[in-house]
Amino acid sequence: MIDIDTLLAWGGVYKKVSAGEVIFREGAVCTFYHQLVEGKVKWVNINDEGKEFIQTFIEPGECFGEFPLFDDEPYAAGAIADSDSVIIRISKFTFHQILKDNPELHFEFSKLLTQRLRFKFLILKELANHNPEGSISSLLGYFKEHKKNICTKCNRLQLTRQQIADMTGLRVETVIRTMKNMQHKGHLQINKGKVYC
Amino acid sequence: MIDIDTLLAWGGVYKKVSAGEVIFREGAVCTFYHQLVEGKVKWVNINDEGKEFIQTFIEPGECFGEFPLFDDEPYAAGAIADSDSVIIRISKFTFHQILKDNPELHFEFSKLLTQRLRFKFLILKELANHNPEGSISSLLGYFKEHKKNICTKCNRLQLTRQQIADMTGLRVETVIRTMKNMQHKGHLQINKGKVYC
DNA sequence: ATGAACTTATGATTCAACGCATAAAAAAAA
DNA sequence: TTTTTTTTATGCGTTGAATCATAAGTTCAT
Repeated sequence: MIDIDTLLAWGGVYKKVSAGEVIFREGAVCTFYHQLVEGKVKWVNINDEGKEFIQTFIEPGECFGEFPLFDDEPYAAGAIADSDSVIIRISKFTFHQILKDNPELHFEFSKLLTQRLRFKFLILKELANHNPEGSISSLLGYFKEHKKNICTKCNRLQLTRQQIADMTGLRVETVIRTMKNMQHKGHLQINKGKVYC
Repeated sequence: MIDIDTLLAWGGVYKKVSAGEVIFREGAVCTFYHQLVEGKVKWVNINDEGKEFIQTFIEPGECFGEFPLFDDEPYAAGAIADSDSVIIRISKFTFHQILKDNPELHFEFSKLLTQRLRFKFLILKELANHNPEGSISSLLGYFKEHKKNICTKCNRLQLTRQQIADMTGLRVETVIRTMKNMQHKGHLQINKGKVYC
């Protein structure tokens, strides 16, 4: 989101996290702006039974956990490194200064927030519709459109069925069965368990 | 969101809409910033079978349909007047000018977007959890917290069971039965069909 | 190459929300 | 007031995703 040189110039600090490591927890208070430099981070809620709901995967260059920077409420979801990752952080105060100094960057930031809202609108209307195939199609369609977790060269999906389940509130078995069904309808290709869309 | 005097000073134009009237449709291209002055507006998606999913109710003072102002994509959901309403509109260009002229207002706008994202995160994690009582509780809890559609004096819920169903992807019958059950547990009061929470 | 861990695959059963029907109560309109 | 419409209420059969069990295929570390 914000370019790394700018973040470093304003005192940004790198931090390495290992796969599985918790970066921050749902409900915690926030004092930093976080941006992913390298790796993959998931933004998740965990329910009473320990089941994860993945709100979004974060890719390099994207920020995460930004709500509290604006409204001073606790984190709405936790962040966990999905693979070994590098993040860069600046203080909340500095973040506000950067936005003040760069109106165009602030505009880009608003654009990012609306894009995230758009994704939520999309997924929410699909989940409310209780149609596994619709939910999965919309998710894959969105990811393809935004080149997220889909190989740009070979169209291979970089997500496991479990991860799709965790983003749609479905069970792995349901995702596996539904995607097999989508293959029969010609909506996607599966080769040795790998999905191409 | 933006105060009315400012909107009028920048050439804002009032528009009256009757209950049930479509203000804009999902997928349409957008050229205006919309703000509700009086009445109630719902922001909805309608699925293949004609079933509505209500993303949010808009209350006086709030803006709606703002995504395209930032990312130039079509509307993610349509807007329908839920009761006779008055809205005020300014052009996209003017909206951008106002934000440029008022950095603090822009900050407030970002805050609004994050609050909307927060609500989406909350509802999404509940819907993914497939627990009607959880979904309804979270929705009512959020509304109570933000004094939306709940009478501040008597705590009476201003939503029908059908509207709750349309915001949670549940069926009316399920909402009625679940809320009856919540009453038995003492989580809310029902008197002559009216809910107090 | 081998074993461990993870991911995909598939069948059988269960259960809770759906979907339909029908009616009573409340609110709005005439 | 009476009539009409909307909302709440409840019973019951159906359905489809969850759940459980089990196994085969894939990936990864040693």
